[in-house]
Amino acid sequence: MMPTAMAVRTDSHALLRRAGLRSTPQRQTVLDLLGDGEHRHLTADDIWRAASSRNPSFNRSTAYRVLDQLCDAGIVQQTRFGDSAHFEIAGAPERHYHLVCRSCGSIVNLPSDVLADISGRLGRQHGFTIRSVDLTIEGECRACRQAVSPPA
Amino acid sequence: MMPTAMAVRTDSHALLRRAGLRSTPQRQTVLDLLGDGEHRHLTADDIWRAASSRNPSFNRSTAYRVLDQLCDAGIVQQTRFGDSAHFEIAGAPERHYHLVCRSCGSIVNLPSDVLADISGRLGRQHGFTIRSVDLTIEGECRACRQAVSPPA
DNA sequence: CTCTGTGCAAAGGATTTGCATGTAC
DNA sequence: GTACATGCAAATCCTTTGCACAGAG
Repeated sequence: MMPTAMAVRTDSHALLRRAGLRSTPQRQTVLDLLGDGEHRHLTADDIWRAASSRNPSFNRSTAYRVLDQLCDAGIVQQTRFGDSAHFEIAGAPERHYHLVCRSCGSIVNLPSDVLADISGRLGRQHGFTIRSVDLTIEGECRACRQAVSPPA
Repeated sequence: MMPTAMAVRTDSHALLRRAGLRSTPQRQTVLDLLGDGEHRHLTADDIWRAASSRNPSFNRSTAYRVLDQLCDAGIVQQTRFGDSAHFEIAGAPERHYHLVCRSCGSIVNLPSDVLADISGRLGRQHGFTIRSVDLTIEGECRACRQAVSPPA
């Protein structure tokens, strides 16, 4: 009998407790939404809207607060694309980077190793203790490029 | 004779005309401010404040509009650090990147070649036409690190 | 029971917009 | 003279905050 739902809930719960955070339904919802399907990149507002549909009283400021806490706890990572911040589950021990299509907004995650030694070297070279590395490459994906300039 | 001031004005003027933009005092001011001293990173508000001191009626929305146009024209490049957008003259044929101190806000420009082939390879690999590459590394500079945790 | 989290409503800051006037070309 | 740029003021969008109540541990 349905171990899945239970498992998911338990996972979020354990994840939160391990990070020293109280396990509330709101926090679990945010984690569930971000963890849903592969690797999702959502804005605070996306998350709030999705959460609202599950629980109509879910407040927008709670979404912001929870995301902020999850970032502090290192469970979630935040990136700024274009106009607003996007959030996603902080993957592997290392962060990863983004390739963003300006037309359709599709996002490809890039493995963290592309910058592995470069960022370390730069930090050392300039006496910086590195806290975050953001690499965002914007452009147009193949599909959009073809849509804009179709084969004559 | 003071060729310098004239030269600067003429440069901004020519730059604008070449880009197909009308040469207005406001646009020239913005370009002058950004071009002043090496490579400066200013927020739209920084620019507005500086421009205001030259011409008190310089409007904040004009600063935003001008920056937007200059970015479209490729004369200026925009980067988002933390909460607000920063602008600077779009340098060399290639862009460059930033190392930002979270405590004091100091910014170190990194040479563009650090990512030279990496970004190209990633674009090809994913079928993307690259339009911009942003690499921002945040952390703490040596001075701030020592200020926070002084030698016991 | 105590401390923290949440809902609500209002504040805050950055950026954009509509419109009448001013100005580059 | 005409089309575009600017000043001004209000609007909008994203995000944060203060406070009273609800809920986790």
